Amino acid sequence: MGRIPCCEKDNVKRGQWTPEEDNKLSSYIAQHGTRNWRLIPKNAGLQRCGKSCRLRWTNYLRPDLKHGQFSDAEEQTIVKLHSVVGNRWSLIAAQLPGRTDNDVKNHWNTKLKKKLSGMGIDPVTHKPFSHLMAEIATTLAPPQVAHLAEAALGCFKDEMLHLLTKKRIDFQIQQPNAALGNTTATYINSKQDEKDDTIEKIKLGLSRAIQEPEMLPSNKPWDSTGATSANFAGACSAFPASMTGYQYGPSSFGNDGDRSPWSQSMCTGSTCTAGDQQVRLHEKLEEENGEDSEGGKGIRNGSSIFSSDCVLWDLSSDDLMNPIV
DNA sequence: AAACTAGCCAACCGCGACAAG
DNA sequence: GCTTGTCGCGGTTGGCTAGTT
Repeated sequence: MGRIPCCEKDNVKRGQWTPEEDNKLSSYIAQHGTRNWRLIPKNAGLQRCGKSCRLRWTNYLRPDLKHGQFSDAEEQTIVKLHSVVGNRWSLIAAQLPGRTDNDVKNHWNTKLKKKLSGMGIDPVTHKPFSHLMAEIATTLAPPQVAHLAEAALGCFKDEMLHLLTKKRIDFQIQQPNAALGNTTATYINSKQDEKDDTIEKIKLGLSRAIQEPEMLPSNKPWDSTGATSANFAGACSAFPASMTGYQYGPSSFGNDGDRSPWSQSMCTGSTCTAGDQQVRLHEKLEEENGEDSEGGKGIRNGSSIFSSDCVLWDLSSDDLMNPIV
């Protein structure tokens, strides 16, 4: 037996709201408040579902809403909170005055996810892709690794290519003083060839990571408890090594170990269980802010998240692993 | 100029949580 | 404790617009 509909589909209008409808709804709510959404459309003279009215009000008509672009600070807040609570859009939006969960969700899906991917960071786990690859190599027995790695390559190929090709131009724009020489021209001219070549190089790197035992933790390669971040960085030398030290900060791409917020006991494995994280959100954020003041761990405030202090990769070179800093 | 594509965002859908009876 | 009604949330879709071919 299916769920009963929230309203009679035949009698309700759907789709875009007209200014007249907006006026009716706004003036009705201004007079009577938002009690009982089911009755609001009827009483306000609207041929809309109550649910639709609620959505229109909460996402658009509410007087306290901001409608402009997201600021850098807001974006940073979203990324930071998402790394802690995951897709809890309402929770994240609650920390951004004037923004709705729909706004935040849309902004994340259309902009921020790509930004992170472009930086080589998995937007789901907030870990560098290189870490995820290394985890695959260290948490499974070798025979399984080969199959999984192949599958993972398929999953991450686009992100890696994005990082290794397109975003390079973005970084240059943001970082006009970077000493890049003439590699950009080379890159543009042979973009397609290198794209194909890059896939092969990534495959090769994966194969090396899987096949060369010295890259893996020496005791039990598939024992994740023995796999430290340092192991990841080492095991993952097939990938940009300096990225394994990623964090959301100016020294994000330094080589000083794993300081990703994810690794600091918030989550285990590649997925996050957001249950008690939600409860501990404020506690965690405060903790991180405290650490920031010590100039070390945690997620950085300010404009650091999308700062351009990153490693660039010389695709014109034969060796994919040659970073241009 | 037309056709196509990608990005963006408002709106919808279905489910779970919760309160009232 | 169960049923019913309502609300809120997250995922998804559809349409508009701008950019590209």
